[in-house]
Amino acid sequence: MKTRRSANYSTQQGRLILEYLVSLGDKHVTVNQIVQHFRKQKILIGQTTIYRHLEKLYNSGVIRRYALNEGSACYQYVRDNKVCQEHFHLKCEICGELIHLECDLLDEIQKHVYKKHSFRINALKTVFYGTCDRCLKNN
Amino acid sequence: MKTRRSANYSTQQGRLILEYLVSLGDKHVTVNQIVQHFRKQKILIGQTTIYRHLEKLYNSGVIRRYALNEGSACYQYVRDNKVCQEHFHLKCEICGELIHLECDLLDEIQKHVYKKHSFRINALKTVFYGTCDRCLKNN
DNA sequence: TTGCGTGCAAAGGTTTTGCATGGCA
DNA sequence: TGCCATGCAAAACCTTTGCACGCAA
Repeated sequence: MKTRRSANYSTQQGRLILEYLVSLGDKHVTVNQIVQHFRKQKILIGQTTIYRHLEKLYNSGVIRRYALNEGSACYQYVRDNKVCQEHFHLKCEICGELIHLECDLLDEIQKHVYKKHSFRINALKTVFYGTCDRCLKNN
Repeated sequence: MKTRRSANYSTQQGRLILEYLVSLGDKHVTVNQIVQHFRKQKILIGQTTIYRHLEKLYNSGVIRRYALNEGSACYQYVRDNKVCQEHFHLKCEICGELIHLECDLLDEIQKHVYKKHSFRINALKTVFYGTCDRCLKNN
């Protein structure tokens, strides 16, 4: 019985892409931003290749994927398989800014909703929509 | 000084679209499903028109929009214009069920995030993703 | 009569697929 | 040497825009 599929060769493109994602730390990038990044560096990596590597990395849990309400998906390296499970994101509906929310209250929310409502929240995929500080002031 | 934009005429297309969304209750649909629905009924409504109505309904809070991880957006009617302002929604990533979460915790969350993080959460547009009771047990 | 609403076609943007070639094991 | 990986181009999707005509107010 073969384990089948995906020998997963180590290639320069694959290494560079992962390296770049790691270097970004907590930041999210879109496919297009990755393309631009390598274009600036004069490193040629086809966008198809980028899509395919992101797909693999995503499936194996190395990176996370967010579906923003408009436009394209965002990817982010998983620094430490545990840490990032525990924060949410706020997205401003006006300026579009994405804010990382590190806060103990959210732990409580997750526990509460699990215990009282039998629902296990996936913090990675959950995004709070609303209005950010700056936009509140400007209105 | 004009209030400008959008007289919001009442048109047959607009009525039919809203009526259809209402008839679906809690269920959500994609734009494509709406197009198909009217096509089957031999009712001609251009997809552009559907997009424009959904946009308006979404902006005025009459319907909710979800960004699914793959593919296109989903829309759902907000059953009761007041009630749903005051609670969050949980959406199961596995079976797709949408759960209305009535819980005092919500108030706390909103207040906390506003006071400590200067962000005003829009409960209407915020959806918690995760796994529901039933699907937890089945796995 | 005014100007928003509608449909069609085309454009825009993101992601996927087909195929010949290149490169890792 | 056998296959997977890569790049390019094209296709496939989803959504938005431009424009002429229709229709509600």
